[in-house]
Amino acid sequence: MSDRLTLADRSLPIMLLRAREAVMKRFRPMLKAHGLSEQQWRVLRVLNETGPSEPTHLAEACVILLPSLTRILAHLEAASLVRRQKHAHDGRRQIAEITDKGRALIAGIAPKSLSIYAEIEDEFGAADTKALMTALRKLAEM
Amino acid sequence: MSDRLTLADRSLPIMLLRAREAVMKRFRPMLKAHGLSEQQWRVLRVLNETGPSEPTHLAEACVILLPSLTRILAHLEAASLVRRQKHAHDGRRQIAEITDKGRALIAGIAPKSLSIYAEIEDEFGAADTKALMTALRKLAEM
DNA sequence: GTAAAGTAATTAACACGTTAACTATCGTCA
DNA sequence: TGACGATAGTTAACGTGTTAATTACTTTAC
Repeated sequence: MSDRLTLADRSLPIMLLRAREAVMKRFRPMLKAHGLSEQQWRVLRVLNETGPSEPTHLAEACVILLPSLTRILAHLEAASLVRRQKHAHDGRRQIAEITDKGRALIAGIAPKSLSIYAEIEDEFGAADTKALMTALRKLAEM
Repeated sequence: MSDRLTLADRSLPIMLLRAREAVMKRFRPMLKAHGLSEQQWRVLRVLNETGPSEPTHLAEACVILLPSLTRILAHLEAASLVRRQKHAHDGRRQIAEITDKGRALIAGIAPKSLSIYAEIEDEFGAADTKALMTALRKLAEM
């Protein structure tokens, strides 16, 4: 029975990837219109929501490896969307913070972003979406 | 209530990413031991299972964009794991095929791969895994 | 039968993913 | 206090993701 399915249909990692693609496909046009990569968008949203953060924390929150985040923050800083300063009491650390320009950008995108997300939740079903999120959280914490 | 969760915990794309990371974390050591990237592994498995395929079909099956696949196939061919030949009746197309060496590599990895997958399915629960896969298929087809 | 539109694959350019090595700073403990 | 190990972040090297442009070939329509 499971033999009637292709490899992709039986593989959890591939299905997670495929599902993610289906979701992101809807957000990409919006991001492209604002010149943001998917990762830059994640970083800005987290900074906007949780306030000034250290890169290590940010990397964990955004599911981005630290070497990638180093480059992403450099790009965001060059675009004046993010500002970085050294930690007061620990010279190894730094603190990244969203700028007003960054905040304005996120604020401009937010309505469209929310409506796309609502559309997905509506099509997929509110209860099913909630159940899926719960399952994903459980899987992620294994 | 949803306000008590971080952005990552509310975002479907991020949770899909995080869940995928949790799963792949278990496969990575095995892949690294055999010198394969995650993507190369996907391509080899699909070729091994479905037989000779055209890149366009392969790209769809592996959830890899065609430009990436072009490079991946070049690497696999250089490692003698894959062989390519031109399509008989259409000069634009080509057909990629796994070699005996490629088959042997996949065969050597398969037992470990299956046991890792079984371990995940066992921890997560067989019924929950099945339900999750069904939800992911539905989401991917939206 | 040829020009135009379409299709399969590649190339190019830049951003990110991944691992390892490296730098700078901090904490600890003898 | 000063060598040692740990930690935060960066750099390096290479592979992949993503979009656009390009090449080679086929099909369609006139």
